[in-house]
Amino acid sequence: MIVRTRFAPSPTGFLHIGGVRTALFNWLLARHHGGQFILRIDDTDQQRHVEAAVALILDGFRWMGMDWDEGPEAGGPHGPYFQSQRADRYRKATEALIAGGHVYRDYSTQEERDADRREAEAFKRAYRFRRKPVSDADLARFEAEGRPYGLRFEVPLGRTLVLNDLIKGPVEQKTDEIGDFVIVRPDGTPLYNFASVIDDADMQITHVVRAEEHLTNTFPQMLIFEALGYQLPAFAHVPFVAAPGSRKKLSKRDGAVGLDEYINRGYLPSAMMNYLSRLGWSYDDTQEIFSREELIEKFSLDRVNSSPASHDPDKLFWIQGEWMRKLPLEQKVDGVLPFLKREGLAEEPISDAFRQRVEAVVVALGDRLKVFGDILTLGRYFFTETLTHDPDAVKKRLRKDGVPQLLAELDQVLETVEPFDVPSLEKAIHDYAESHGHPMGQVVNPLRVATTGQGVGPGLYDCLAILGRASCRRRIAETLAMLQTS
RNA sequence: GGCCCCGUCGUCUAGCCUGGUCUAGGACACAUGCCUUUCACGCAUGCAACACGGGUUCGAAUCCCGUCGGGGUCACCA
Repeated sequence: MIVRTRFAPSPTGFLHIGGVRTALFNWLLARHHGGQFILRIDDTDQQRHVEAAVALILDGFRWMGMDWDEGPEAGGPHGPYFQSQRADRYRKATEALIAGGHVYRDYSTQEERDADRREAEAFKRAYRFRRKPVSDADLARFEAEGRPYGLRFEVPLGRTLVLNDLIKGPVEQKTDEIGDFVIVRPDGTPLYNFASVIDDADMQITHVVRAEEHLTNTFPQMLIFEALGYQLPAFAHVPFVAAPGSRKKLSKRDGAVGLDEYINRGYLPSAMMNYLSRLGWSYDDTQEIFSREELIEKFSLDRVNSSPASHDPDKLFWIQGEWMRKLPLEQKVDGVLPFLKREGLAEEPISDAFRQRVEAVVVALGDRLKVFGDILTLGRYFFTETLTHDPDAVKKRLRKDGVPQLLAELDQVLETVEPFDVPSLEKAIHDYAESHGHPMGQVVNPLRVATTGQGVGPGLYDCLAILGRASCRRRIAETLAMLQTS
């Protein structure tokens, strides 16, 4: 049997990382078994801007490196892959259910149902719709009136359904607990529980891996599969993702929950995939870092936790650091460039010299560069001559007796050092400190703040060399002036 | 409220199915120290959990029951 999994997002214009994780588990399962991963768009709601929202989803998947075998753009033999274009299929399935006597026309009104619901609530009972006897006369009248009706599935009573969930284990549900549910609205459009079954059957999905909020939905769906004589796929319900430091479901109010936010900060797809895979899944008691290939090889549903996991931005950040460290220099430069461009800090078009400068900065930054966006916070001063002094650093390193004189003397050192490179700078500044009896920290730190404006950063000699002689001296002069006037 | 799912360090988790090897292991975060021109890295150390209560058993994180807590569902939403 070929494993076929799917992810069926609604085009809401937002890719929740919890959803991305669910998609990842589906993708991983398919790839692990050499099967297929299908993308299907649940757009029965027919909102506007569907196209843009779909594009956002596809971009997110492409960024993550989760390729789909069938779906939008890819096509496939079981299409269309947009629910809005599958009305035909739903109608045929509806006819089959009618022929089989599994559904009935429900002429109830919104008011009647609301009243029943309120009554159930008042008696603290679950609200369950059941078929009410309708006299032939009434039925004839309704039909004559052309009164609108929904189509309801008549749930067979007295049975116990058993779902062997691949994550949750065996789960039982008595059919008496399930109310007759609507599968088609009066306007002919299908509801999720129905459309989803038809789609999964048509597309020959073998494993339905989805959010646990659908666990109870599964029982009505099983009834539809059965009524239509379709083979039941395997189900796996993935626990929800909780907010950081909590057991409550992660929502948009809990900070960064959209995939795009992480993309915009310069996170790596490899890191995001690694992180998301470990959120609710583990391979053994020690391994934290997994490559995409390794995940495909090692992923299995039986090691997915049955309890919720909470989103941990700190851990994501750490994993990101691990992957960033492994990234080849060239790719780091490529990753950083868009951020520089966005802020107008890059030459356009990019010259070889500029690229070399960026490369030098990235090398100097080393492990300090965790996400690509860090280039803007940690390396800004390499790309602008507008010096911004950090007040704390100025107070700590520059507001000291003797500092102006020290900087003036260091300026002399920088004027003459030849060549202006790391070894020479290191030797010259070392010699200066030694000959004047200054501890290195008292020389290096003021000079760092004077030339970069910051108290922290890469090794000082690297900074000076990248900046170049003229820039360093200009900045020292500027700092000296600043110290005098304020 | 009925029904269903879930409950190990702050967080991700191992262990649970197949009770003893668990004075509960690893990782992130945090704290301290070392390294060091700052920061980051690295290294070392530390802090920290079986939700609670019963039961079964020679023995329970592991099995059973209950309580509490969290989540889902009970839509002509998905």
